[in-house]
Amino acid sequence: THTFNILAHGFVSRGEFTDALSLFSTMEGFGCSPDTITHNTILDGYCRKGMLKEARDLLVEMKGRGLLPDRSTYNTLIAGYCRIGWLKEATKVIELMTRSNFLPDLWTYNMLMLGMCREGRMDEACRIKDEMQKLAIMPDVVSYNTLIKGCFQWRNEGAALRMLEEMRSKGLKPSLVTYNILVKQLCEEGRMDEAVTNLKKMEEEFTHPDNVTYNTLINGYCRCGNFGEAYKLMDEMVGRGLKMD
RNA sequence: CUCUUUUCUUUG
Repeated sequence: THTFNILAHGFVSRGEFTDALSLFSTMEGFGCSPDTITHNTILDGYCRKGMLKEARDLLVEMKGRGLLPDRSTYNTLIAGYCRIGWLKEATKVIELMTRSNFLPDLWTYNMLMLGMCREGRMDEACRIKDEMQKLAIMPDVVSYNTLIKGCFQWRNEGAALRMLEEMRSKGLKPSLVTYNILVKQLCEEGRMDEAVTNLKKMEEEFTHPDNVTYNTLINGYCRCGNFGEAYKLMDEMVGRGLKMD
């Protein structure tokens, strides 16, 4: 079953969803019965294809087979609804989860905040952050990255920087992703010099730029027609052992 | 850091 779960995940993450589905019957043929993880994986596959109805059916089906949904089952569904912007439905699943004796966790809240940010409901997203703290679920780097990106996206640079400060004050170190968000924002504003300065700052904090960092910067230079600098960065990235993609 | 499932960053 472990083996097939790995296969199922492989299919789902590559978008080969029908292959994942057929695994269900194939497994039985080998005497391996699909477990909760198998179902969670397929469930995620449906969600990623936007087939939420089918996902719900699968949830019913797994219960019918005597398999108990776990946190991940519910979180997967919630992620699915957040992805397509159905926050109302996502909230309903949270209620369902709670009734099944699973309290929403860090992941649940992070996904909800992401959903809110995408819809431009930044005030509510921030309120969720405060709420979870009251419940002793501490926001992590992902939480803050989500909020910071949201603030930038909706043109609230001040709030974004305050979030960054708050994160630091809580002893959370900005991650590579955090820096990539900052770099992207500076590029969008055409502040290329500061973006490059950020590269140095990263190094000082022992966070090494990756492909995303460089691609972001290169895109920034290209957008303002500075192809010379763009080429320089390409050289720099291969010099660092990064492979251009 | 023996990574089977759910959340954050680029090109989109």
